Amino acid sequence: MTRATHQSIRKAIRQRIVAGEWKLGELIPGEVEFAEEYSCSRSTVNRALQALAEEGIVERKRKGGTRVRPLPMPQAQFRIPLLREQVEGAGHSYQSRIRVREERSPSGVIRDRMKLETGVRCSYLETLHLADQRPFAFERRWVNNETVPEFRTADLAKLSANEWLLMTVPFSRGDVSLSANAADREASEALAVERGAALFTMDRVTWLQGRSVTAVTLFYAPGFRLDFEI
Amino acid sequence: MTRATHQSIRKAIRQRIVAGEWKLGELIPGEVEFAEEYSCSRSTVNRALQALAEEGIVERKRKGGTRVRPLPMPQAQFRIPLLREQVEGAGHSYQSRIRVREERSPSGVIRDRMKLETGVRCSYLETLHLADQRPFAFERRWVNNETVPEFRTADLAKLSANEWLLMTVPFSRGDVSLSANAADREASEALAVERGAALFTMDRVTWLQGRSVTAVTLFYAPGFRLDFEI
DNA sequence: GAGTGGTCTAGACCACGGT
DNA sequence: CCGTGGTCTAGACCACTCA
Repeated sequence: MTRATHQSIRKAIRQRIVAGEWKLGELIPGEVEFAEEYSCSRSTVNRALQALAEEGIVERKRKGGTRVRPLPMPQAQFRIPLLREQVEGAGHSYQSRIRVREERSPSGVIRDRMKLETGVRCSYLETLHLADQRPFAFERRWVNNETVPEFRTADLAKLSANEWLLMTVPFSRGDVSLSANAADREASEALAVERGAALFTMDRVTWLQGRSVTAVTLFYAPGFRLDFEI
Repeated sequence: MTRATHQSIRKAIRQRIVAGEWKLGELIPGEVEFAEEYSCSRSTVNRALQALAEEGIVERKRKGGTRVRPLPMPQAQFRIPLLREQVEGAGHSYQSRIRVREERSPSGVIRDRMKLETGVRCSYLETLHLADQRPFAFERRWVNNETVPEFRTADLAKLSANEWLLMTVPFSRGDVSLSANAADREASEALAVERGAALFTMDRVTWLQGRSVTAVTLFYAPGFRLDFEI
């Protein structure tokens, strides 16, 4: 047999837990015990068990030992795909059309979401994203000109606003909110659907060190699904 | 100053990357170099950098070194909350009412999603979930009686079907799909909304070692939002 | 107080993948 | 080839927390 790695031990223990070797909430062996069983050092077991804790499979407490999570918490990890990748990944050609690009003072709701002072001006964009020439998503976006002043003169011909921001302000954190909304007049026109149609909606606000970067609302055309695994 | 831990180093390097110290795709120092800089051992830096790789901030290759991700991939990790927790977490009282519970042969679509043979019988449930006596979500669920035969006689008075399954078949994997749908007749009646109202919808199929456990469709009442961070 | 996990270290060897 | 990351080890010390 090949030498035990922290990954193989992690898998093995995970399998034993899933198979029900220990009940929910039950104490499982300690690091030293596992180390003997798998003939490896305690550090190796430690890594494996820490990983299982991050996965949400076990809980660990000093002195309390390691136990199977009493209440499993299904958790998902997934990428928020770029529209371009979503479209091209499905084998279609991607295009986008900017319908509005101007400077505006955002409404109170948006000011609130972006934590802006009154009177701050933002770039405002409305963009229609197309898959094989057909409407795929309709986007309303506000960009904080104080956080990203270069955006005003950004060339959005090759890169979409989202892509431009990803390159310029990478790894920013964000708050995302998914919901379902009835199509309003503009969205229904842009997407060529009836008013009131059920649209999958993603709202996102991203932050760079406490300052808002952009607030975007994305209405997906009917039929869109966001898939992932848990 | 206190001794450098892998967590503090991870934070520090992440901060330097976010601040733009290196360009997208650029090579960052190697483990030994960081180890000298932070006066710690290489293992400690290794742990920090591996964590940043899992976060999606850097890419690592043997001999190639570690570089900032060329294209940041925004990724989210979130718990799929239990309905009870969603409701009680918002300060409301949770109740559920089972409207239908019977055995049925699922339709072709469901058979397909659950990878069932023709003629297999399943438990079928329709449940209304309430927050402060008001409709919160409407659930249609199929349970594979071959994978979980005990479900037929499960007491669902105290535990919801979802909770019962979580306890009985913990840590199973699942495919989730989010979408927006117009309320059909049953959903609109159950949730007391107009037909055609936009409903946030979660479809989920869970698996235990290659066999389907349950397929569930959850229609949330209007106004529901699924929030998380990236 | 004692047992458990959390972490660091120094050294070692291996595996991959550019040169 | 040889530099980089990937991993293991043995030992050590600390921090938490339960009894």
